[in-house]
Amino acid sequence: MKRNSRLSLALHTLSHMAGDPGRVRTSADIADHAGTNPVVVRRVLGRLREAGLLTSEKGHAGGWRLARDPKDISLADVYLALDESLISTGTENHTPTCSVEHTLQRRVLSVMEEVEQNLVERLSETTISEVLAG
Amino acid sequence: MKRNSRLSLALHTLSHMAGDPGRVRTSADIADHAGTNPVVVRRVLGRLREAGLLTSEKGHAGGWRLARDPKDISLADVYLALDESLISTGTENHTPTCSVEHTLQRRVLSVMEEVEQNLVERLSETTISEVLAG
DNA sequence: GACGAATGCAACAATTATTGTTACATGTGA
DNA sequence: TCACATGTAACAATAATTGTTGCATTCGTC
Repeated sequence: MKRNSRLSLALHTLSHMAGDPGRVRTSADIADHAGTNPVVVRRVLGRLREAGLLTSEKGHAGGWRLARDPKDISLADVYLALDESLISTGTENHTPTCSVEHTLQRRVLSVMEEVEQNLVERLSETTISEVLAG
Repeated sequence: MKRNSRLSLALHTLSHMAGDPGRVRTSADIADHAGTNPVVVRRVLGRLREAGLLTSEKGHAGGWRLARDPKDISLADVYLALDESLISTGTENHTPTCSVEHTLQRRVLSVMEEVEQNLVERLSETTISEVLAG
């Protein structure tokens, strides 16, 4: 797998689950479908559980299940659960010497934050069940 | 410097240039301000030149200059010039075995492309001179 | 209660992407 | 011709992500 596959993995898994809610899936099953490793799956889905999108159960008949109706899970929920920050401009450690540079940094950052916020708003307009439905 | 600093470097440089258009700056000067390397600067600004945002001149009094009025340079211009694709979901090579997975991949991809397009539209609403003005 | 099967988690290895660096060719004006 | 700039390729260094192993824990079942 490549980079930034967390979001991809999360979306695919959630969409897949939305097709048959209530069914329990193990990390191993999901990993097989996604072509990756069970531990990686647990890593990513763990975030979604913390955000209340999934539940997991240990033990014999354990595994992962949707915590909500897929109609109530937006792409923004997933995005935020993963702490993604696609617009990040690198938060460089270079402390500027001249003050022009300093205010400039703040302005660029502020614009990017605004754009990111806009992105989240856009993501909140689409739900998992809509992705599934096409 | 950290990751995804290309966009940051480009925006800072363009904004800085917009404060005094017409002035020629060398890669070394820009690199000093940005806390990076002249070659890195040429790498990034080269993209902006290809996109028609900057011009560069070799030789004795050479260097970099804005190719347009900063009022006519949008953030989308910069973003697209750098071939950024922040929304990329990793374009995994995992060819799905089941057809459900296959159509799902296409749908997720399609949604993400739509979101990316939306992002670009949003970026096109802000210009470099607006960033400079705050 | 022991056992099998699942998650949870930590630590480490491997891979990949980005950035930094060096070296040199090329162009340009004085 | 020389100093100074970009252009570019090749390589090194760094950082981030992903993959892997190992083990503790929890839960159902025999």
